[in-house]
Amino acid sequence: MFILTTDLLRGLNEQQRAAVTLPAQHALILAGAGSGKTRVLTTRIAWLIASSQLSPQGLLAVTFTNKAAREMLTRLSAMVTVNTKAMWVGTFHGLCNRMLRAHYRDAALPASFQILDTQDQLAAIKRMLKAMQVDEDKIPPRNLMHFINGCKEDGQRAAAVEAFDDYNRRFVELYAAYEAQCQREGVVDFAELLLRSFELLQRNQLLREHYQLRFRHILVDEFQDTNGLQYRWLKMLAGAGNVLFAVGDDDQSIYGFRGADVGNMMAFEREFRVENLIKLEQNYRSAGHILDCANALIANNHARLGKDLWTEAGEGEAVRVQELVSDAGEAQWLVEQIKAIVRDGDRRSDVAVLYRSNAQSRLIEHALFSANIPYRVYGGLRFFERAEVKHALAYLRLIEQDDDDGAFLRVVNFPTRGIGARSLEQLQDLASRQSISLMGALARASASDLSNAALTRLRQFQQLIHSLRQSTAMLPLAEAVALVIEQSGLSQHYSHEKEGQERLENLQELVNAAASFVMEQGFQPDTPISLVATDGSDLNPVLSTFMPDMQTIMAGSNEAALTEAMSPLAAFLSHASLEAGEHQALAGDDAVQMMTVHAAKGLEFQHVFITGLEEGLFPHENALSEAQGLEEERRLMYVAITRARERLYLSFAQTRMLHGQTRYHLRSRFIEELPEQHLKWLSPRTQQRWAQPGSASFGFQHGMSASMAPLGNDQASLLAPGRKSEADAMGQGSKAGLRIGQSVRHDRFGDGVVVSLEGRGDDARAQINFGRQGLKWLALSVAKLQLI
DNA sequence: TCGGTTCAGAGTATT
DNA sequence: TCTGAACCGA
Repeated sequence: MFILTTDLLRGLNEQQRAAVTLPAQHALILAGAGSGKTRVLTTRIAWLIASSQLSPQGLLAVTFTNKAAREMLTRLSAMVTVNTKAMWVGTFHGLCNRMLRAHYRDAALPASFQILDTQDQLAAIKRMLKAMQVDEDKIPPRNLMHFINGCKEDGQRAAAVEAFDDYNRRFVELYAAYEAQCQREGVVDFAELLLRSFELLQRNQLLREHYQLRFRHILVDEFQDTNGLQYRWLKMLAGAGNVLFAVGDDDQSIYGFRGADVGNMMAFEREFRVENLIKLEQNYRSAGHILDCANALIANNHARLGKDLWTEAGEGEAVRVQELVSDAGEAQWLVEQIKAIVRDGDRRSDVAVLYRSNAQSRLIEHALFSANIPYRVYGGLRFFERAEVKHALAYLRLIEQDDDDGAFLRVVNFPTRGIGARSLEQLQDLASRQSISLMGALARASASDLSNAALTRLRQFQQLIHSLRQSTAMLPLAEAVALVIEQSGLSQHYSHEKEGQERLENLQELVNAAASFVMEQGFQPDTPISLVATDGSDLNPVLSTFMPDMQTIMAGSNEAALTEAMSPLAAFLSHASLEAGEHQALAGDDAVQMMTVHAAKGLEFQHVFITGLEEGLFPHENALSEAQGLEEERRLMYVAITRARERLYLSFAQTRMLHGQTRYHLRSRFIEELPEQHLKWLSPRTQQRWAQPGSASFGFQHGMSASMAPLGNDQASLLAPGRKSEADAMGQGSKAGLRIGQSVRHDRFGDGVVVSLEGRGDDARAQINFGRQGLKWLALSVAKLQLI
């Protein structure tokens, strides 16, 4: 055992080793990009187990993505031989699901509660608004969803939310109605998984103590991404006696917009009186110039715990910077650079093209496609999000739980069975009058409620679900899925559809996914889908007499039985909701990798292109008006820079087509923040003078005389056809020497670019993008502009 | 029920 | 400019 543990430490640097071997005390590991974070996390677990400080069932390790959880388990099992089944390693949502399945009754949920993904949740909200006859224009479903999830992430039930005006009161009312609907249908959304689990522990002392006694060591990955509720959940489980080991990087916090709160890192340090703060600053990924750029950039942020990356690898190549005339030019330039990289012997898959927003990918794709360069775009629909897959899953959900109105409505008339909106409305009326589900209402419906024809068809659907349930009950999962696809009519439907071939293939893929799921979960391959291994014998007799409602401390004392306590079908449905699957992408053999900067987090590439480095785009203009928005954008840039191992390219364009308009942007301030000595300008570096911050107020400046440069003689030719007033303004503008795209200097706002012109005579105005100072309309008759 | 037209909106994303 | 959703007529 001793040899084993020292083996584990081999190759770790001093800080990594210190982190791995910390005594059983709370710790915060500040792990910089490329500093071996995952290695430390997994080695820490292996170390604790190998040195007998921790038994596998005492471990709780939490991540944000299934991918990270899988990676942790894979690497862990390569280090030590352990029973991974006994450990709780997974995502917050996955673990909460696990807990709620085990204690569904205590959590006031049906045994077969279903999980709503974001799509499902939005559909449920729309359905509710419709049923309540709420105008979607007054209450946009997305806003309501955002509101509800926000409340849940704050740990607040509708009853607890304070509303100070009528508008908010309405939201709270609808939140309450949504809660009721979910409860009635036996479904929970993602935020609900967290909140239910949290409330369960909070309310139920026995359960809380049980889990607190169990999880001696709690490890959290990407701690900077936790939201308020996740942090409280962790605190709850940590109790007074357990050890919380948090790994994160405040400089890589880029998910504030979805509720992540970097402040949790500081709160953790304070509230847990963390004495072990270890910084992992040695970087094993990027060359020196790249790291120095990253360090210099992020030093512009104020709210930081502080950290500087360094490397032994040497300075490497300078960071290349390229200015281009247009977005199309940028795409073309990319193509040429990538060709050169490939010519020099590197693989296309060693190249990543990063951008701030998805919309930017189209032009780049176009250019790569035209140049016959294979590429792969991350993003887009994922496997379990596809319509045909969701349809098949809806049938499976109805087999498992027929109160699920969302699933019911999704497939009651798909494939079409002549059940129209009218019949469904009547059925919904019936259901809401009695506060029961649609399937329940259907069971009670009589000829007085619906037309005979409609009732017959609905009954046939009911019968279909019933017979599917019967005929699949004893089948293994994959066969059951195949049967459902066949007998529901989905298969036939798509085989007649023009472009149904791909959908059929996806449905076949679903059958395969079911088969491999059964294998991975360790079910016997032929376990019938409905077989639940729960038997009362595991129940702790003391507890069950002591507290009859507390059914499943048993699951706690025999955790290995937990997944087995669910039927293969129930487990598969959870899996399908909790893991949307891989992003669809043509699995190009050797393809250039294209993705947003967000999607690139955690990845690394030999060559990285960061494109569209323009004010308004990156940093994104929307972010500038948000609290802390700029700092988050800067962290995003930091993440982007630190993806590169060897060579980093930065590019920006003078003009870009955005929302159907040609826009003129100044180059990103983030380029200005990089030290000159680490850069290599491929295009000449142009002067860019920034206005001093703090003079942003704008009004028409009366009494100021316009001092314009003399009129250029090529202006007329630049007049573009456009709206009449625009053309007039262009005429007026040309007299002043202005044209769209013209660079100008303003005393107060600094340097800018003319974006548009309008009005005539004394009313002629120019819209100018002053970058940091924003977009301004200036009256040409008063504004003091200088051409540059 | 399908197919076309119209209209608004256009940021990043995991579970 | 482009897309997706909503809507309307056959």
